[in-house]
Amino acid sequence: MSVDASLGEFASRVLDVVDAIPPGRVMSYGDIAQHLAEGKGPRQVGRVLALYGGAVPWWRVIHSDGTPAPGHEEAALTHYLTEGTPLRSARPPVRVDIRAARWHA
DNA sequence: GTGCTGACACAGG
DNA sequence: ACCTGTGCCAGCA
Repeated sequence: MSVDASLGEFASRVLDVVDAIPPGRVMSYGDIAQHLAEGKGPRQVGRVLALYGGAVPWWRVIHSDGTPAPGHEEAALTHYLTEGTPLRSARPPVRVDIRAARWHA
């Protein structure tokens, strides 16, 4: 069961994976692209989230260096504090301790 | 087809 | 921590 069946196959899978990330855990754009292994790249994952990320916990998807999506740091930080996500920096630049929070789907 | 842009990743400085 | 350049792939004018 995917989150949005009307979208492309790739987009549906991306949203599905993100939706499966448990609270307090995160995955990088590259991790997701690699996990799906559909020949797409991290940028395509980013595009999907930028367009349809509103339906999934997008704040659990961050850059490989632990920084959250551009322009959404504030909202992301609120969620991190609520979920108890391991942080290396709770103040801008907000950085998740990806080493400890990384989730392997 | 050509060129620019983007919620990326990685190496350098 | 910041910025720049390069590689990557898809969407759009």
